[in-house]
Amino acid sequence: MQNLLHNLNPEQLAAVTLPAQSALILAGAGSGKTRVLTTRIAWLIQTGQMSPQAVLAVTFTNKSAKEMLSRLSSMLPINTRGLWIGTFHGLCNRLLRAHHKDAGLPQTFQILDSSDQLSFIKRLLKANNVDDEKFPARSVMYFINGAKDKGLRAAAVDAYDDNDRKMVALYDLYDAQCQREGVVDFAELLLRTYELLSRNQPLREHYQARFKHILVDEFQDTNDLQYKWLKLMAGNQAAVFAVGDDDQSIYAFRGANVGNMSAFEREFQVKNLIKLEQNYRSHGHILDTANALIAHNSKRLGKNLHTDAGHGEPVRISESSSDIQEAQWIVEEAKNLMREGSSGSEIAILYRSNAQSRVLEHALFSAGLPYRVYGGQRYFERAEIKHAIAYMQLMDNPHNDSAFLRVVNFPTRGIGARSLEQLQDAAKQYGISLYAAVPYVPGKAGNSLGAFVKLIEGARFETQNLPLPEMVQVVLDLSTLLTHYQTEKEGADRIENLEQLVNAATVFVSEEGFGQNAPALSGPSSQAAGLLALPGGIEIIDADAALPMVMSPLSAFLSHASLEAGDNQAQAGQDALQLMTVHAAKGLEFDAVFITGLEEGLFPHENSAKEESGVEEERRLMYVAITRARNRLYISFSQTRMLHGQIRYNMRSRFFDEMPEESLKWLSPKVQANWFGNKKSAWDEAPEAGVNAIAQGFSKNTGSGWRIGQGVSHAKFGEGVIVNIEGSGSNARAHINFGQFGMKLLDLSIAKLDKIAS
DNA sequence: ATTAATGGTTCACAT
DNA sequence: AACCATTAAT
Repeated sequence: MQNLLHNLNPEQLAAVTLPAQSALILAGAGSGKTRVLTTRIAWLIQTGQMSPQAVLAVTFTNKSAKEMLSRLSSMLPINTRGLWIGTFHGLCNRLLRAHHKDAGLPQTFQILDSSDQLSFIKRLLKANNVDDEKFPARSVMYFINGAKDKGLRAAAVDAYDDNDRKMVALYDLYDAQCQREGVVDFAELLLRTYELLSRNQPLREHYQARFKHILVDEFQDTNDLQYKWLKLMAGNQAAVFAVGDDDQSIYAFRGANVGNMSAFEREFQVKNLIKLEQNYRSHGHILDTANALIAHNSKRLGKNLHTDAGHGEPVRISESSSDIQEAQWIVEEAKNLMREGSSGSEIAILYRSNAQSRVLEHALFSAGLPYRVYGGQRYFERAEIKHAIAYMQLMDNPHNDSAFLRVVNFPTRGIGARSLEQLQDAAKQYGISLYAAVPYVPGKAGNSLGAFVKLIEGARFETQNLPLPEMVQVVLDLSTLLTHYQTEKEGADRIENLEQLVNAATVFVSEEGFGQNAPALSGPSSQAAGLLALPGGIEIIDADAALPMVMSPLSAFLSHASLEAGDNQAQAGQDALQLMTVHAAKGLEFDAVFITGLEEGLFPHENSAKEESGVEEERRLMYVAITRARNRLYISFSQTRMLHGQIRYNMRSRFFDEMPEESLKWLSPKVQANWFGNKKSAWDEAPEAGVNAIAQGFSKNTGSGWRIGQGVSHAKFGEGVIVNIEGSGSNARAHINFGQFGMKLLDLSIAKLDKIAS
């Protein structure tokens, strides 16, 4: 006990030992937030104030849920498997499996990840002859998810014009189709659980009585639905312990609402608001930089981080002439760090968008530096894995039409567009799934389709008593996926990935506790699942925390594949540089951090520039990036960058003007505003900005010194870069990127432009 | 029915 | 530059 609270600072101690009332903890970056959360749970249990069953702890990522569990198990001698600690989505999945009947779902319902959802919608639009010019699948998806994130069904959405009304109608169609196929998307997991508990009083009261303490991590990232979900779970009794940092709210794009923090304070009558402002992570210059930057945001709850650590190293800034050169510079600096004794896994390379990783990976690979990419294309998103999963999905739930279409003719078995058309007509006519419609297709097409159905049925029969890993192996063989990729030229990697799937299944079985005597799910074992007798003779089978209680190993594994896309399978444990987006880096820390691509249009991203709130979110994102670093921070930008196969010319990010000069060290000469003259700029000295660049238009100039890539200054629009020139001589007009002012087309003989460097 | 070729689109972030 | 979807050729 003394040990538990040992080494906490006064604010942390106060937070951990608060009475059982709702509380809001404003925890700055690096202030020991996870420590406070886990110690709070351990303290409540150890002092006997609550039993382990009474805790519900919610996080956003599987990573942080795992982190909490492992820290807890080192603090307490209890089996953490029984604890309700997980992501919103993971917990909802469990609840829905256990109460699938009440929720109106098949026990084997399957979860659509975002790419599944998109193709599902494309199929839906096609089947209903919707003009996909007017209603692109992406915007339909955005509309549906946006509504669900607010907790709204189609009937509850306000539509003000024809376009909206059509969207609402599509939303309704979409939900109906999901229901027919037995599939749910991410947002549906939450919405369905919310509806289940609001409708079902005994169930609601059961869980409300059970969870005396609800703890929420990253509270600033909750959306409206998640907030309502928490209110429902809490009822009138639970103490909600919310930990968050408004300065790190970076998920508005998927519905997060920072306003939930003040709403929580008001609606839960929070008397205990504690600020954790002591930073234990970063050196002074790094923290000063972060503080100065975030001070440019207007809407803040107010909080300033301080540290006892010294100033440390200044923040190093580097300018490059191309993205390739930027990557080269990072390789060199990383090598230096490692030569000085840094471990590669303590060095992170961060970027705004996944597309940037390619160039970095290329440079690292050529230099022979081991690296690991997080996010991007993940293991379970690879085509061959999706195929294998689709076979298993069909075995578990044959009405999943997406899975059916994915593999009905892969590997090819003579089922073409024509046969499928017949099948789809039959399915529509009888209102049934494609799988169920197969018997209604006559002739040759019907025969090949029938053979496919037999294949699935056979696989299900042969694997019904096998442990999961062996089941996967059999599916790989029977589906002929392995033999198919053996005959393909570049199939070696794919075969390796497929064989990894058997491994993944083995690991999953041992981690999630699906031992050889896992319940066979011929009906949940009432003893294992904790049968509860409630007054009035109602029995509730509690969705106890461990997965084996509520679903079969196969269903669980398929959920896992959707919910936990699987970090890139790169060998964990290897000492590799860490590559990821800034979003993916939230919650992590490293000795050294590189933040790349600090350019107008990229960071802040151009799509965010339209509204001030967008730029403020980008600034918070940069704040998150900076505060990941303990000792060393590098920030880089480049004059040119390849995008969509074309060279783009960008100006350096406005964020440089918002960071304190005294904490920065410019490695390449800083280009002054309106600087021009005889001294050559880095640009002039760097013709290697590519042979490509020259080929693609550098030769295009007007003969008067204007050329693509030339930096210019304009009285009204400020600084910009010429990105294209049309015409010549006195007719020459230039497309100029003025960053904040956007793209302008100016007549070179009329507009008053000055040349500047970069 | 399957493959090769073409052309339009996209890369912002993610449970 | 890479990806997908549709079209043309086998």
